[in-house]
Amino acid sequence: MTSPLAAAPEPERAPEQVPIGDDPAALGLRERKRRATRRSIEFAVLELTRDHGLDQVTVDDISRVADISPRTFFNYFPSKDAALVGDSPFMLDGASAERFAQAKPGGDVLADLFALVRELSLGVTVDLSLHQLRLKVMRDYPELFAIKVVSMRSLETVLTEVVERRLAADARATGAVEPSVGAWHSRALLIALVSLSTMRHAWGRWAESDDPDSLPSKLDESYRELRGLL
Amino acid sequence: MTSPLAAAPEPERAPEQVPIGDDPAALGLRERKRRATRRSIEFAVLELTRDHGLDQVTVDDISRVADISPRTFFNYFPSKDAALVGDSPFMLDGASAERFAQAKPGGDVLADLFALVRELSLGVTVDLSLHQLRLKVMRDYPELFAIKVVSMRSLETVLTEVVERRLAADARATGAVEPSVGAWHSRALLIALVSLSTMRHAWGRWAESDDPDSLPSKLDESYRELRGLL
DNA sequence: TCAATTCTTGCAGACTCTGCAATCTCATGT
DNA sequence: ACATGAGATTGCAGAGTCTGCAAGAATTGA
Repeated sequence: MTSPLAAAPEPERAPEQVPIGDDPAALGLRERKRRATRRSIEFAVLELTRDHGLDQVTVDDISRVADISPRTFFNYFPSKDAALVGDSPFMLDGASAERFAQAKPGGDVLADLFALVRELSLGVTVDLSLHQLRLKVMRDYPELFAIKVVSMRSLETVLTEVVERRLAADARATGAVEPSVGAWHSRALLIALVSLSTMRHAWGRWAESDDPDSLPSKLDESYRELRGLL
Repeated sequence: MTSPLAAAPEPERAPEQVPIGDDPAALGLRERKRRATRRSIEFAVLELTRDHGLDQVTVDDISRVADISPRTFFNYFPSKDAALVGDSPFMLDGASAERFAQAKPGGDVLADLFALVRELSLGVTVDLSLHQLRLKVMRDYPELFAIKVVSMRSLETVLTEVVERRLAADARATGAVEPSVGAWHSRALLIALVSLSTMRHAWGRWAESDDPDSLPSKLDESYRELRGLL
């Protein structure tokens, strides 16, 4: 990268929509600035990628456009890729996880897990114009998709763990003794992986289509389709 | 990395087992050297990682141990990670794919796809001592796992595409018209993803256990477990 | 043995990312 | 309002990855 990529103006960035009923200045100035900077970096990297191509964009360019020092970039994101793909839209919170793990035995584990995941996706607040831009870029560069998947890998571990606990609780309750301990783990892993596939499927269809259909509804569709498969 | 990590001797590298009935010197000298170099690099990076830790290993170290120049390293692998995780054990070959895509309509697509994947895994010739070492290292550094997954991402595209063709052929044959074209794609993607989950599951269990049980048999187990789930 | 092809290597250079220390900005209590 | 501390930004130096290029070495096939 030698071209300086002039510190361009920023046209199409819609002002961030603040969720209704969300305290506007409840957060201190510090926090507000932080968020603004983060957003600005995310826009910068996406706009540059869209306009100049993925491998033409350097951290220096991004910093120039986002109006921060290159060093500061790395205070916000651990890598260039991280800024490109953003946070995972699925974050497991402890309470729901606990509820799932200790649900009454005998239920359909896959269905319950799915409900859990669906719940997660409800909590997502997307910055619309940022999200649109990100989807556009990801459509242009499918390899980013893989990075996104990696960023969701931690979820695999978490889900497996929670499913395993659920299976153990179930077995303890019904008194049915599974063949071996390893069998639970194997089962839990498979269940987690299948769920992740479904999330991945829903996410993919969400990303592909431009309709603003919410992620949860895509998830429902995917789940139905999964059930139809089997 | 400043420490030179002495160009150590190589103890535990078992000589590569040549599959029976495989011409020993049917390949020219050139090709044989190339393979030896590749193998030597793979061993080097794995041994160094095992002995000194993942982020302590540099390309310079690897090259020193493998006895090549750092520049040559990149003639063999596009990145350090690539050398670490090795090739994907699943490579789709055109002929089997074609057979699958044009199988007689009405069959169980998921089952057929699974058989296809199973077939792929049969073709894998593993260099045993290299494989053992790699599994050990991957167990120590689960993040490598994610990289491995990424390296299999291309398979997702290929599988989806082939499933889509199969679904199209099926529909054409039975005359049943699906609601929309997009529906096929969605369905194909889901099927591919679920299959990949199963492969991933089988692979994970293969990697976790030390038993030399072949990958195909693990695949069978995983498939059975999947069916039991639904 | 000659010539074509394919590999290896060194070198220069762009780029990513980290630790450190100086400096600056926001938050908080008095 | 002001002092003080916690948190952020920045520049700099340095290690490490990876690429293009061109010269030189090895293998192949005739």
